[in-house]
Amino acid sequence: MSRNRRATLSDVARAAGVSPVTVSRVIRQPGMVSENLRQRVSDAVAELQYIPNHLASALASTRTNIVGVIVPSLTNGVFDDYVGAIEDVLNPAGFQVLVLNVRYSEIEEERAIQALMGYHPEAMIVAGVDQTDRARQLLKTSGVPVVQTMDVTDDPIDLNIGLDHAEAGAAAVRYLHGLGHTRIAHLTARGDPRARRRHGGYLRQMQALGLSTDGLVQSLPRISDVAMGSELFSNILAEVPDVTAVFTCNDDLALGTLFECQRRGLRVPEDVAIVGFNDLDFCVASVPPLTSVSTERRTMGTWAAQSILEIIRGSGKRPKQQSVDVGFSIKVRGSSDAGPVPDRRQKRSA
Amino acid sequence: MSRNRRATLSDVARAAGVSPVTVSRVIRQPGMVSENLRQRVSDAVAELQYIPNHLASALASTRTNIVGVIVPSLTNGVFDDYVGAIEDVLNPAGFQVLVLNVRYSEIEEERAIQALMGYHPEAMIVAGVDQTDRARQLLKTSGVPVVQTMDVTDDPIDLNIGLDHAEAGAAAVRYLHGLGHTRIAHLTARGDPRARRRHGGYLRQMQALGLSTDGLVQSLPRISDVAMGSELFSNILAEVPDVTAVFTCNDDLALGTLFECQRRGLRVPEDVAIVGFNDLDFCVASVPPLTSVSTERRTMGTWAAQSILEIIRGSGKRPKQQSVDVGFSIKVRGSSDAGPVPDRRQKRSA
DNA sequence: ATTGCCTTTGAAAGCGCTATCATCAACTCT
DNA sequence: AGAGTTGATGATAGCGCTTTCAAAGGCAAT
Repeated sequence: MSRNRRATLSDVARAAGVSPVTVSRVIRQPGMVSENLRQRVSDAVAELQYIPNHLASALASTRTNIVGVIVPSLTNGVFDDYVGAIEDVLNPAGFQVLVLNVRYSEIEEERAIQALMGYHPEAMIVAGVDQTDRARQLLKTSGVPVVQTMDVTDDPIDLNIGLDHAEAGAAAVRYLHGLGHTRIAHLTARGDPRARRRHGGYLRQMQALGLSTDGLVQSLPRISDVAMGSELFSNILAEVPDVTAVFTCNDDLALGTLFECQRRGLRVPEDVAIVGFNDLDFCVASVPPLTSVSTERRTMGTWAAQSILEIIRGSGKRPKQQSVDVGFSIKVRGSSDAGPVPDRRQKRSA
Repeated sequence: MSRNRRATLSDVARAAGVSPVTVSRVIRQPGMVSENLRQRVSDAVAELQYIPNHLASALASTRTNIVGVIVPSLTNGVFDDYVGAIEDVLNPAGFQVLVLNVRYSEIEEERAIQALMGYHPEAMIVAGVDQTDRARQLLKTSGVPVVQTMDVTDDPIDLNIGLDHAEAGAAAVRYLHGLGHTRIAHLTARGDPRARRRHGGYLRQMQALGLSTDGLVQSLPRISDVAMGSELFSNILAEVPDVTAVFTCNDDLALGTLFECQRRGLRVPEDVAIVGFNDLDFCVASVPPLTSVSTERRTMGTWAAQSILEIIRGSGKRPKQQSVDVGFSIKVRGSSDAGPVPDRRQKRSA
């Protein structure tokens, strides 16, 4: 736990008997240094346990190799693939991805963007298209490439890849309606703007189909979890006992609904059909497996990262496409579609 | 998307007609500047949209206000509360928490530590006690406070708070044995070291009780998910059809086991008792709710962050306690203990 | 030999900020 | 009234690195 100051470039240079520039070159562009010196410097680096001071290096070179990523949440499985995809592209290219979680708060998002700007990232990736005016302003004036993901907009800050959540919500309703359902409930939690848009799509589509939504929408102003799904669905049942289908704003609520059905002896999908959103891993595993609207999270992350690389590498050239709608797909499973009846009550195998 | 370079301290100073130092003071210690100038400078800051260059500021002051946090995963709900707790303490104190996810890889962890060191964090918080030698070395020579969390060790790098996972595994076994179970299975995934330790505790305790573990342990070398729980439990059933209890290394596998039981018509807990690990939110919501070993994740995060603050603020003084074992508790629920039989088959409420 | 052109190394300047010390005015106290 | 004190501002140096640009040596071509 030595509190002696850490070795600097100059320390290494002194130890190796060369000038500081040479040490810098050994680290950044080893090809420029003769075999002989390169070895001597490397030894000194190892011996002194030298780690370049990124702050100084970035300040001097005006290249930080940082890409800032803002996510609204880390809780809900949704942003793992996404962030993972971004890192898989950017890390090998020599960039450090700095992820800040803003917990679904616009104020925190603004703060986070400002904080990140202080580190002079070479690009920014933000989730959603609903930044505050000030946040938009910060991003725009930053002068670096900005990618908005997860949602689509007519007025992107810069680049944009996502999907139309209103359309996805509407599609879920159409799907259930196509199955013959008319009393279709919607459960939603303290929504991020995208969940609200899905809700809007649900409402619009229900109306377009001439279906009533009275008593069929339940929400609570906190971050969702599985138990909330049970609670919200219970509320629905209290108001509309003969509800036959539920579309939830995410898979946690869908799973909670499924559990509530199990608890009450309601058969899924025969008595109640369930459609979730996000298609998290547990959807395939539950009994019955959950139908869910699947989104291209990895695709969005990868595209965002690659576009950024192109721009930075291509010295400012913009990619041909500024905006991409990656769409969505409904993964139909047993929670909405009984299908060719499998023998569900199979007994202990052995 | 102006590519003009961003405003600097000097730009602001020029605009406000003061010296650069004064601008710096308005930002860092406004009390030192007269009302009059303070206002003029603030206006200039706003007009030029000045954001301090953190790199330059940190370099000059040798205070980065950064605390580095290494987590092995963001996927599994486990690290949210933990990171959240750390941020809740450190952000208000003016620190930026930099979280790096190393995806359960020792090599990535080493890289991440090295990368973070380049930013000269004022403290480091790492999950687990199983860093590579080089990683330990890096952390030790960094000269900053280091907290190892989530696990306990006799040989901490610096500070340490966690729990004894072997003991937790053993306790789960003792609990199930106390319920009368003797054929107790264990499911585990590509383990982080803590999962392996829980496994070790399971084995040791089974042996101590004189119970066989033949065919009762199943694992797969990938990151776990709910479906894997179903798969592993199926494997157990194939080998030991009359298994009566399952202890899993995490809640995902527990939930997968529960689903597999539902699929096969096995009653939980009458036919199969299930005990998970971590006590994630869905444990209370499932049918039946899942018994799980609960860990003090928020406590660990809070303690780590507060200890760091004490050390930094207290100019190097170490807290009285260097090592803390926060223990664990078994949250007993319906998946292991039928309890006073509730009417599970309640019909549709209305 | 002389010119020219690489290749390898180093000297100097400066990235944007803060720490330190100096300056100067305004004020208190004896 | 003179010395000492306080408070507000600025000049200067330097954090650790990279980016020029210059220097020095080696070599081939004239």
